[in-house]
Amino acid sequence: MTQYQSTLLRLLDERGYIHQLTDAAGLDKLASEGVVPGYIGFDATAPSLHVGSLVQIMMLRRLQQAGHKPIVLMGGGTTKVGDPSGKDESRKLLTEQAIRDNIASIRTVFERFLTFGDGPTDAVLVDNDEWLSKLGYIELLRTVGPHFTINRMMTFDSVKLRLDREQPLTFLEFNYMILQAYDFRELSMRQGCRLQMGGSDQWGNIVNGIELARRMNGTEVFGLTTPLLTTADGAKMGKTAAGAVWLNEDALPAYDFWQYWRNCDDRDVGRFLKLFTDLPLDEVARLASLEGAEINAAKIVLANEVTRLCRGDDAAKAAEATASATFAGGGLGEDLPVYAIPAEGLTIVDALVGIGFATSRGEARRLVAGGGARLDGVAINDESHRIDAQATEIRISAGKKRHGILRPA
RNA sequence: GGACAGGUGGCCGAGUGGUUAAAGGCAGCAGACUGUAAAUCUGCCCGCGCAAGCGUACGCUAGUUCGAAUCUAGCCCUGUCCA
Repeated sequence: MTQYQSTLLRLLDERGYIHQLTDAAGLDKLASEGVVPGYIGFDATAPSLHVGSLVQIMMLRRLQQAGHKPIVLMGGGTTKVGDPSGKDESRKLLTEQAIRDNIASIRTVFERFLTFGDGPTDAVLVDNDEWLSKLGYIELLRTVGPHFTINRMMTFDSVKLRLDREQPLTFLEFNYMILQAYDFRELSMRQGCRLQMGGSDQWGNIVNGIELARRMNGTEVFGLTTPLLTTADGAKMGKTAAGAVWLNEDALPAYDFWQYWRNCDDRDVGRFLKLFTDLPLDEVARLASLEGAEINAAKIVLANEVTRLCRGDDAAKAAEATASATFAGGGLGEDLPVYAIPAEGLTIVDALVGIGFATSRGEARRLVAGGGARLDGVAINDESHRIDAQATEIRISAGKKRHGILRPA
């Protein structure tokens, strides 16, 4: 990599955030001269972002750490349109109220990663609905339309993907890139924003914004993308069997969040420590070089640090304590899911369903038949096995990793 | 509006009248081996039921048939080309 002068680019570079830059030298110069307001856009399609967005969130954090101003752009307006990037299917449209609620919920997570306020390097959160919803159609066509050619829009991956797969791309979605470009230009005027960051799939959209700002206002702005993050075995970040790994506490308990990181692939440890924690690089290097079973120590550090950032210190400590009691001690931890045994008792199958380890009785039965169900560490092979209400706390397990507590009602 | 091609389980994708709850692959779950890792091997993978079995399911609806994912009609949706 090149030698960057600015703290910002050095920081981003050495921690592995940089995939592409529109003008490395220009941005480097800008960032070493003063405060650069930079933004990343986020969807408001769900009440929580998930781990897949964590790189972008961390990048805003780095921006602030390097003395610049992070702008969180919530796509309240663009969510009404739907980004076709990476989707092979159109999204369902959300109501305005749902979008507003989502934004409020998502904001709580950003408040953990960024310092908000009115100061020059304090983070701000803006919603593009503010300006997008006020746009008149004819006005938009006249001001922005001339700067886009269909020829070029057709070459974008997000468009080509749909066309190649002979899947529908609606005009609504086709307009997404125009709106996103408009956002950049708008933020450059409102907030003096000079930089847009995003995942590598956003490159095209970002470049559009840069051009639009230049053509309409003569402003020079910059773009930076992160590499597409996958786990070592090629899966997208943040997806597990149980669903997405949500950042909001109410969407995913801290213990499960912690476990996600604790269970990461050996090969990912170093990369993740650099991207998702504030640990100094020499410490990261030390942890990542651990071999064999020792690397588990590094995974615990990773889990602790990420959980701490995202969920707070208490949540991280509780999750670690629970994990250590559950796995190392064979005991029980506070954070495990709990299910109350009714007075008349219940079967192992009902208990597995009740605590959420199986989604149907059939699945629970198969789990028992396959030898994956345990009570206090003892495999139960009889699916009609009954659990008494009189008993004290019982540890119930599905497989080696999912554990819970059965407690008399 | 017209011609043609399509719509199958989370995804991809076989299947053109019964033996099809639907091949195969991916993803997922469990077991073995390990280190709460990876790789590998084995089993499972619509719901209810201890079970025999029952109920749902191949875009929707109505038919033909003893019997349909498979045939017919209408409708809806998608793509390609034409207007």
